[in-house]
Amino acid sequence: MKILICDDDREIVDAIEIYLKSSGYEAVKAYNGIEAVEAIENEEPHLIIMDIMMPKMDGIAATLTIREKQNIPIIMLSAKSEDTDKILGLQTGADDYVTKPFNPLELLARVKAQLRRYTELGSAEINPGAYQSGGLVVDDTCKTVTVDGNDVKLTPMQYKILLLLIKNKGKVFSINEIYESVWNEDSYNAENIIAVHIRNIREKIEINPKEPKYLKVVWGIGYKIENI
Amino acid sequence: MKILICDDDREIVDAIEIYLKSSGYEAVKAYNGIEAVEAIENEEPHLIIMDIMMPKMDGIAATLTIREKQNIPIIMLSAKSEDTDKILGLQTGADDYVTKPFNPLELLARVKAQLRRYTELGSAEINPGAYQSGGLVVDDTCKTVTVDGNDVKLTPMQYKILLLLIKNKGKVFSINEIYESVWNEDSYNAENIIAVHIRNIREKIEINPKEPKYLKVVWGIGYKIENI
DNA sequence: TACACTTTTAAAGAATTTCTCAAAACGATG
DNA sequence: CATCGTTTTGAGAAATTCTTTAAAAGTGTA
Repeated sequence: MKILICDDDREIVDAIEIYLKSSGYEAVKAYNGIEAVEAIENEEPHLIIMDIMMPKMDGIAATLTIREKQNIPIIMLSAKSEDTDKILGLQTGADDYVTKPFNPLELLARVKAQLRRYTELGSAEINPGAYQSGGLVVDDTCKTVTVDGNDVKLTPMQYKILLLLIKNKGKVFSINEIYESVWNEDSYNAENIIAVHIRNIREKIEINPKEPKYLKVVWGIGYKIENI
Repeated sequence: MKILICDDDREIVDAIEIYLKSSGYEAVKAYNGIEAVEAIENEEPHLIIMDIMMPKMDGIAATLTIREKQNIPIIMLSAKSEDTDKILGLQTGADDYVTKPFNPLELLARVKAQLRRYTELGSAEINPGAYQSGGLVVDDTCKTVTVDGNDVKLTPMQYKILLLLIKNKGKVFSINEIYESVWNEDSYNAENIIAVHIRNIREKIEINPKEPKYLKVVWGIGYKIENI
């Protein structure tokens, strides 16, 4: 796990680095907001520890910039222990707020808690029963399929196949797996049957069926819904 | 959004409830760990605020029980401001730790931050079934191969060979071992076949195929994926 | 039964991959 | 440094896998 530490006080950065490394984390350092934003693009850290008061670009501005594109956990660090500062920091998009001076072990525990949430515990399903990839949405509660907001009518078989694929978007299913999963029978003549269904689904959900954007073939293996 | 408040001090529960409701949250109340665990099953809250010191079942024990099945955010509340207590709480599975007395507005900000992480920002994608060596990643679920983040398209045979090698990175496979493992047949003309495949794989995954970084030959013995 | 629609079958045409063969380059060894 | 066996390389034929079309068979409904 790679962690970006960003503070204009080099002593603090070095101290945090020592603690992180002792727990087996990799550390990347930055000394102002601009460097932090750059480091995120280049190093792709898994978590950011960021001071608020910094030259050039402060932690609040950096957090806003980062949140435009990224969703990685951010722990804010600040000498300001005023509650209003904490509230502002958390509102900006930070996941946690620690005031200086801090116990390094507490910071470490908070780092671990944030990483656990981010990497292990995961997040809630916003709309249970709805699956999405790019502009393609399958809502299994309403049994509707939309592409870029436009309704698409699929036949029952087409729908079942698409649902299986998008429920596991990114995962590749062989023709037999699709057949056995959708038909609940041993596969017979599955190649042809699936091939035709795939084509008909593409006809409906793809802008250009010849160059599918969503429903892709993985040569020699099977089909999948691209994870967009 | 539904939030479970759990504390044996009814005044605190009621106070928090008022603040939460003023921000548009729905509140569910519990007064010890056992009630909390029950409430989670019945009410399915989106976040839990839980005191540590409680009769019957304390907050630590309740958190452990909850985490066996659930991944919803838990904010711990406690009069203990000792750092070791915070660390223990966070280690147990809590996402945040707030010490009493607290500013209700800060608690509210932390509630919002946790809910944002849980429902909006989401989590990192963790990939079971992914194998890696340096910048080379083979994801066997999606059947994808990436080098330094760039997608690489392999043919089925190329993929199977690479998967075998990277699954056992560092281990050397003879040409016959590769053939028999990938083709499930006795080897015939394997030298040539494997050689060509190795070449084609290198062409795709190596920056400079002449000096392979990942897929190395071990003279007179076979091939392996370097363990980086 | 007639109609509209969905599913399956069959098969040709495209596209892609695998294998073969032969020659060149390379590493180890005396 | 000459030789031998191993590995690398290039190009094209053969085999396999997808895509597409079209028609037959099946299903439900008025």
